[in-house]
Amino acid sequence: MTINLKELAKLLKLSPTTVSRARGDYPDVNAATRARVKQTARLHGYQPNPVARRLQKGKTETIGIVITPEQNYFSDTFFIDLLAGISNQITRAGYELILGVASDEEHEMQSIRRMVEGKRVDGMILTLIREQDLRVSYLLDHEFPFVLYGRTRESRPYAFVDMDGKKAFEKACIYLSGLGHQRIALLNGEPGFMFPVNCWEGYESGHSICGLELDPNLIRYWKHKDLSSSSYHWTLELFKNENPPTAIVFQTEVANGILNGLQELNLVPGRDVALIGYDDLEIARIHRPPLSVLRPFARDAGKRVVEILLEVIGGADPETFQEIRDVELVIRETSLPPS
Amino acid sequence: MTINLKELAKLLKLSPTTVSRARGDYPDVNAATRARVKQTARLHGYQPNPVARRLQKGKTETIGIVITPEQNYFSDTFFIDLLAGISNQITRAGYELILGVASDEEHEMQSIRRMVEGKRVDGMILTLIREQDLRVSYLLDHEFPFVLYGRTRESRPYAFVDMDGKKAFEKACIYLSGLGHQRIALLNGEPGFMFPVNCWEGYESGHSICGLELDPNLIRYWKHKDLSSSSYHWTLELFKNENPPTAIVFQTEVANGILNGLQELNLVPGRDVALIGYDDLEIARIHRPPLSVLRPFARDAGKRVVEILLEVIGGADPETFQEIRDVELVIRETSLPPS
DNA sequence: CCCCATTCCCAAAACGTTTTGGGAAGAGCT
DNA sequence: AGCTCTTCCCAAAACGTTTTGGGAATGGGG
Repeated sequence: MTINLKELAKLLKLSPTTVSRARGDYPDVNAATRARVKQTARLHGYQPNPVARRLQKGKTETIGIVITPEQNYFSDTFFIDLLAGISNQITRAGYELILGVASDEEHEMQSIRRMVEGKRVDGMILTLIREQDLRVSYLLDHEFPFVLYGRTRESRPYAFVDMDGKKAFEKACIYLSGLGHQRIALLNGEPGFMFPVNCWEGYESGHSICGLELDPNLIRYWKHKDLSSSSYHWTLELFKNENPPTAIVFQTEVANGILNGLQELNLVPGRDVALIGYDDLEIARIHRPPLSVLRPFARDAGKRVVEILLEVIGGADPETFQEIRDVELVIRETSLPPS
Repeated sequence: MTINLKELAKLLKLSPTTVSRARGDYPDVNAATRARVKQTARLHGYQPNPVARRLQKGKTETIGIVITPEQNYFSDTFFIDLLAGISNQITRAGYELILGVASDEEHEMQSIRRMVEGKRVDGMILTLIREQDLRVSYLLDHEFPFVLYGRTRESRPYAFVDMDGKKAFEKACIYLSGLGHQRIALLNGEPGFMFPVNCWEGYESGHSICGLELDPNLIRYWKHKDLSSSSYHWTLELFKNENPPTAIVFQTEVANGILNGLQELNLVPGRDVALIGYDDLEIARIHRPPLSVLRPFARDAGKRVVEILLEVIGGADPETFQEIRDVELVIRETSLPPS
């Protein structure tokens, strides 16, 4: 039912070559012919068969992404927002986004290998980056185009878009210290991932800048697998300290666990304990009192990741695409001086 | 770097034809040759170029799905679990899953049209089904293979996998009525979608079975857009009634809003108000007290959806694939008799 | 020895594009 | 008129598979 290039050419009494070149805006086709071609193409709803084009062009016009559900990445909208940006930009470029869902690290690599070695994609987007990331070294080894949303420990250059988690937690600590807080707890993300490392660095440098002492008892790590319960648990734990914190900095993903913990302890957020979360998720805005947060400038991050990936696929040097984005401290009602 | 069929054939001193047919287990190739072909293919890591195969076969070996973030579909794991099942089964079949992310209904149709009319997929999977669903009528009009996760109002036959939302809410009402509850509120999903319709039907039929009266004041609808705040708001509203409910049935997605509302009102879940949510989400298990829920048998739903879609793509009659799955009532601590 | 099956393999076509490498017609210049 | 340069178009090749339609040996039966 849908029309062919050959059929369209026959209709126009032209060769397929000319039709193709007319549609491609080649200069060696008469302007009038070009217009005529385009018009009848539109009229018949002609769209070149993408599979045929891909074969001829030697490109899949497809990019891949693999997500892992157990990492609880979907607990709020930030990832789906990223995905939306990615998807839109990919569509705009006439490309396709193929999705892999892997249950663990091993299946994740399996899925990536299938895409890469099976010639199913031209490039990959990676998220939730680990400190030592197999995926990154694999793709570098294979000289396969990719862009990270995040960073990792890797000496070879690669392209990435990341938020300045370090600066963010530094800001939070400096602000809290300025209010008079001396004992600031860090409820950090799961070890092994890169983001918690940046958080810790900011936490540490913030403390050092303000001349605050670091107390290992105030630093805890939750688990992706049971993010709510582990953060709840560690919140209770923090206050078993003989010298409990007066403030907590954390990733807003675990706000629920923390707030439940505080409630259990009859501590009022803001009044009894200052809270600053990283990421301006819905819960931070709708909670009473609303939570002060660190808000990364992530608006068009997905779009940007794709732009960069297409450049890299086109042969650009990945090293020239390394973007670290600012994070803004949004003061709401949980960042008051200690009582 | 990766090897070709032609190159592999040359290596084997065979024709490409024979190599292809050997790999395809055709009977007209000698068993010994077949083994030899397969072995050297494995040795050289040969994988047929999927794009070339697709062109020749006239199939994209790809299926599409479009998600819409604003509908807050990612508020818990049930969708990502579905997606995982879908993705795994698709991979197993050697197919690809392409993802569209659309911000609203219009872009959703646009994305689907691109996939269908652009010959980018062989079939579609639809979720979050509406009462009058444009996507369904579009795909039926175009005689394009698809499977619904859910149902809609449509007289023409189509394939679907759905949970028995009606039976679920019926069960909940009957159980609550058995405990002595007379005033059961329904905090239902956004009108326009099909699922709330089933919920309402079950709610209604449960009431009718138990001889309970329906009170329109006890029925409210939240919004996908601000699911937490609207459910919070309607919870407060419900108890402004001069004759407030002693129980609430709802979708567990909005448990947070409801629980916040009850806390605001100093009502203890379980003791002061019975709660039964649809879907056994994490929050239901980790909340104190844990919430009684309706648990749909959704385990391999994603897998099943793909199996069915592949059958339909293969030419099977969609009407023969209409599955409605049972829902189990899981009694925890929020379904006690009224105080 | 001839004929017919059977077994095993292959050349060529096909899928629908885009790109390559011209080539014909006309215009402009000497 | 002869030459070169544009302008505009096209035939054929190529992308990497799978499928079509045989065809050459081999073996067994008569």
